[in-house]
Amino acid sequence: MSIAALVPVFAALGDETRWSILTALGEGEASASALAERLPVTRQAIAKHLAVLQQAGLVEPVRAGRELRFRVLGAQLSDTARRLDRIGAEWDRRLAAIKEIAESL
Amino acid sequence: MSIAALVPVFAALGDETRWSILTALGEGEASASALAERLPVTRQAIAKHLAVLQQAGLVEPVRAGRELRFRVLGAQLSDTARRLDRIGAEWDRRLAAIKEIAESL
DNA sequence: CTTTAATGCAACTCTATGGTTGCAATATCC
DNA sequence: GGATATTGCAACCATAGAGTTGCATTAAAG
Repeated sequence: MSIAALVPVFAALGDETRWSILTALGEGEASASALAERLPVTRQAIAKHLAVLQQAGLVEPVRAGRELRFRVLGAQLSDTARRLDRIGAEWDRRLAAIKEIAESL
Repeated sequence: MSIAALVPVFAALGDETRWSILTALGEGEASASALAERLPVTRQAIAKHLAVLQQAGLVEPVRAGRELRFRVLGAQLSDTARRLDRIGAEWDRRLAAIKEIAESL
């Protein structure tokens, strides 16, 4: 449950092209070749991005005949969101406590 | 409220050093110089990271005498988390619907 | 007003990575 | 089984960015 495990996920989400891939996959599974037809980058570039996304646990490969489709994993996103929220809340809680103490002096 | 606006935030969160800065700030405001004393990088490197974090709306500068302290903004994190969660849920919802249809054939 | 501690700015290095082209390998479908 | 579509791998280029050192600037504090 360390923050370190989250870093690759955020790094993966910190790229415009990867978001276009993710949102495209959000409408249904697709292969790298299929994605290359509707995005302005080559299939090979997309394949690299998919590898990054898979490493981050954001997508999952699914064999479908002779093509390799990818499915987006919304649950991983929601999971990350929950942890983010907790961290942010903790920061604000702690800083508010410090302010309390400072004002009581 | 587009996804594009989120990308810089994730890019900012996709770096180990910036997370050590953020967690350090989570314990209380601090200046770049102060942070440099407890992290294994130079003050100038930290200053650059703080600029990135400020651009992403994750920290805020606060003048305190002759030093420039930075305060972490947990609310921005929680906000981002809420949006992430909604996106993930939407993906799963849509893919589940597609599966429904496929199975009903 | 002078000392001094803090920040700001600039130039530079090095590596990671997003992107490309080209070709090999695979496996499906007829 | 052979033609063809799809994926996999490798080399390569260019740029962004994480980090450094060095110096200028600013403004408290005495």
